[in-house]
Amino acid sequence: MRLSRYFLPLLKETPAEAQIVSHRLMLRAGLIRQEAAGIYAWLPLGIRVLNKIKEIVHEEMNRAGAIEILMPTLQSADLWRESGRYEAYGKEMLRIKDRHDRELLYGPTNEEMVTEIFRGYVRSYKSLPLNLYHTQWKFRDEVRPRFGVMRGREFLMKDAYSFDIDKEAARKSYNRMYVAYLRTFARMGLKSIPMRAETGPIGGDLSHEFIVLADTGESQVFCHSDLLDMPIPGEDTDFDGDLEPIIKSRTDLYAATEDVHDQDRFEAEVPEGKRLSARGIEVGQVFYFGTKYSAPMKAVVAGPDGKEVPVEMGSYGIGVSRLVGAIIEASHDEAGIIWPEPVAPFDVALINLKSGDAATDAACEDIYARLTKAGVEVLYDDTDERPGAKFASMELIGIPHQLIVGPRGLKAGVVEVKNRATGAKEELSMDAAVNRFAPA
RNA sequence: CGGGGCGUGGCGCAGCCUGGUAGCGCAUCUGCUUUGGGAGCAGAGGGUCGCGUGUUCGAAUCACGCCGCCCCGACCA
Repeated sequence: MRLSRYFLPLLKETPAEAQIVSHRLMLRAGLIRQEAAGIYAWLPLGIRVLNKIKEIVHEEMNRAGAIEILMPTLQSADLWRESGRYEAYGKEMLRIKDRHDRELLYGPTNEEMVTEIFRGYVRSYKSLPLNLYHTQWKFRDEVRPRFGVMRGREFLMKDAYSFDIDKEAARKSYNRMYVAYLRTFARMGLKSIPMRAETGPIGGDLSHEFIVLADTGESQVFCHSDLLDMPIPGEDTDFDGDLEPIIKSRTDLYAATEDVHDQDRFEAEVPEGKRLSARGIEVGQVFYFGTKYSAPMKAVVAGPDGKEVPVEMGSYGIGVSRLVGAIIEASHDEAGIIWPEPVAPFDVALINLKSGDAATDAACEDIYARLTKAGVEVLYDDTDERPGAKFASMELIGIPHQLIVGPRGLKAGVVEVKNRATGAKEELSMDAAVNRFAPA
């Protein structure tokens, strides 16, 4: 992409309304624009990041055996009356009427709808286990939206729903999502820690929140510090196999959000030097809720004995739009964002230090063409801004690698490659620089 | 929903207390010079001062109402 033809509205000054660093940087780097309280438009750079995050989430969902669908944003109020949640849900639910005065709502979640879909087709235990997921915009009319996309009213969420014949099978489905989440967040460069969370009226130990540590996090969390450095299950993980050892290696160590924190247990189970008390951002949650929806909504399947039983369900959410903010909270410096490579909006920033200089232009065009042809995503700054302004902009938007080309270097036969995260600079020949990102 | 604050060119702000023809920085446009870490000079364009009502000879400024947004708290992915 040529910057001169792109739409990248950067802000030199910090908008007054943004308090936390991720919100400030998202506005300054031209990722989002606020349209109303807690409602944002995604600008070109922002949507690229959002899509990359979504893609990683989907890859890991698919790997774990979940199947993508897409449910609508608007739902019928009658559906929610079946579960009793239409009345139970408070003012957070945005309620709408259509031209015929039919009651609708903008979905804050999709348990009812996915249960309705399931019961319309599935009759036998032989069709199980089943896990359906989608990524869709949700709306929760928060009293007080804040922190940009970290706590918006409209937000993009991946939610998966598992269906099983009994609790034992449901636990296996739960484990698959748990492991998939470990992989998902790690792939984005995040250290996530699963923590015990409120389970609601169902009880049991089958609910975890996945927390990313950050000073600006909204929850106070407590855990064993060894959880920060646990190995991430590999790509070759057998999701049909026994995942219990992976789960157990983590659940054996204390980890809880403040809702369920027990200070006495914390001190008893965790050696003093390993006690970690910090702020955290919740980026995902896994939850087993049994027949909470299937029973009232009559989503039943026949078991091997021919008897119909309500299906056992769980739900598994990931805050996709929130993750953009969470990643920035975890990865930035004074100059701006530092994108982990897998979610970066572009792979390489090509900086032409002197647009208009024939040799420099030609070198840049050549590099741009070769990298683009090799499938490398390049943002080429071909504008006639001054070098200082170009450097500052690229630091702000945080593309992982900068390829800097100027007349001075070209005379010596070199271009410069700079790593955004470390600041390390290398001088390479043009060919070597191209090969760095697009090995022949 | 309780408490606090703010709405003035695209962005950041001053002006308001003490009413009298709306200003600064950045950005934008034109020209010239400049070009390896947010350039200089000269010129130009751009504002229903959030909306409404009232007070006044006169309102960005005073009063009342409304709307929007932000912050603290309670609540949530």
